[in-house]
Amino acid sequence: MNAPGSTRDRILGAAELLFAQRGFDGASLRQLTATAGVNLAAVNYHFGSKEKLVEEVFRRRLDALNANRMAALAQLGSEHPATLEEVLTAYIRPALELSHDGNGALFMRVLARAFAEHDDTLRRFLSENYGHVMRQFTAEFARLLPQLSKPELYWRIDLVTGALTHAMSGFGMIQRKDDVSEQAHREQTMQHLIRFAAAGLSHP
Amino acid sequence: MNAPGSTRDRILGAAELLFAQRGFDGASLRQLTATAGVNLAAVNYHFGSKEKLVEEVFRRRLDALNANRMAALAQLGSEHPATLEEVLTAYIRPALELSHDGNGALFMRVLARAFAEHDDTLRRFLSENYGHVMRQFTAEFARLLPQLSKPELYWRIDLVTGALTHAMSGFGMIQRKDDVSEQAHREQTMQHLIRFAAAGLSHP
DNA sequence: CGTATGCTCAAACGATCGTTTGAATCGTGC
DNA sequence: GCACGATTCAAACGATCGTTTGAGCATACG
Repeated sequence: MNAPGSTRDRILGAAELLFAQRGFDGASLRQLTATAGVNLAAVNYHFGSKEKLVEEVFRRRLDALNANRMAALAQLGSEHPATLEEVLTAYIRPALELSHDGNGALFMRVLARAFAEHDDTLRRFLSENYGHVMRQFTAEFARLLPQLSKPELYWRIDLVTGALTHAMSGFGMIQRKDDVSEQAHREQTMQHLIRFAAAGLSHP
Repeated sequence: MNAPGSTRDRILGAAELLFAQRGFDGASLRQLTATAGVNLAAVNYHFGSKEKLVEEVFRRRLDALNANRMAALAQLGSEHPATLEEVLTAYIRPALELSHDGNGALFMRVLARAFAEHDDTLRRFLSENYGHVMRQFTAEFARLLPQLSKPELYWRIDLVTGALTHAMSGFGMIQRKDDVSEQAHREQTMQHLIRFAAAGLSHP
C-alpha cells in the first residue's frame, strides 16, 4: 500500500513539492499528476478528493514528527528533571531533521503556508490529531517557567512558534556536499534556534 | 481618484478582506466585486488585472507603514543615541497601530500570507520598494549589537521577523468596547513584543 | 444643444478547474 | 486458462476562473 515507487506515494511526493511551491489552490491536479507521472484520475481513486490528499500529506509527515517529539520528551525525565534547553531540543530536533531530509524540507514549507492561511478545517484537523503534543510541551514549559502567568506563557510560546515556523520554512533549499559538514551545520543551526527560543521564553 | 466611497476604494477594501480570508488565488474577482458592490469589469478597468490589484493593496498600506517607521527612526537620534528598545519600538509601533485600525488588521493577515507563500514576484516587489527600510533598521541593530557577527545578526533578525509577522497576523479580530482599554491593551501588547524581540536579539 | 470623456453594465470569451465515467489492462488464486 | 477484483486510462462533465467587448449612462465643456 505504501511501497516507495507506488502510484500512491508518487502522488504524495509530487503533492508535497507542488503544494510547497504553489499552495493548495495554486497546484492543480493536472500539474500534480503530470509531475508524478500518473493518470489524472488516480488522485480521486486513491484519496477520494483533493482535500483528502491534502490531509494525507500532513498525516504522513506529522505522525512521525510528533511521535519523535513525544519520544524525545519521554526520554528526558528518566534520570534528572529536564532543563528548558533539553525540552526545546526535544521539540526542535525532530523538525530540523525532517527539514534536512530530502522532501521533508518541502513539507515544512507546506506547514508554514497552512499556518499563515488560518484555515479552520485544517486547524481543527491539526488540533484533533496532534493537539496533545503541544499540550504536553506547554505543560513542561509551565513547570520550567513558574514565574510566568498563563497568558504571558501562551504569548511567548506563540511568538516562538511563529519564529520557528518561519525559519524552518526557509531550510533545505541548499544541499551540502558531505554528511560531516551537513551534520555540523545542523547542530549549529539547532543551537541558534534553541538559544533564541530559550531567551524569548525565559527573559525577565 | 481616492475618495473613500469610490469604486476604486471599495474594491481595495473588499480585496483586503477577501485576500486575508481566502488568499490571492482563493478570492475570485466575482466574490470580490460582489462584496464591494461594484461591477465585475471594474477591477480590470481601474487596475488593469488582478495581479496589479494585489500590488496596489500592498502599496496602499506599506507606503504609509514604512514611512511611519522611517519617521519614528529618524526622530530617535536627535538628542541621545537610540537604545535597542527604542529602535524596536520605531519598527513595531506603526505595524501595531495599523493592526488595530479597522481593516488594517486584515492587511497584516495578507502580509503574513505573502511571507509564507515565498512568491518571487511579490518578494522582488517588496524588496525594490521597501528594502531600504529593512536595511536601515538592520544597520541600527548592527550598531547596537556589535558583539554579533553578521550571519548571527541576520539569523536573529529573521527569527524576530517571523515571530512578529506570525503574531500580528492574529490581531484585530476582536473589537474592544472603549478607546481607553483599547489603547491600554495595545501598549501592553507592544511591551510583550518589544521585550521578546529584544531578548531574542541580544541574548549572549 | 451637441459632443467628448470617464465610468458602469450585462454578456460572452476561451481556459482551466475538480470530479466522474466506463472501458481497457493488470495481477492473482482457482 | 479463466474469472475476478484492483488499478489505470482517455474522455468528457459542469462549474468557475480572469479577461474582453460594446453598448449605455453620466457629467462637464464648447
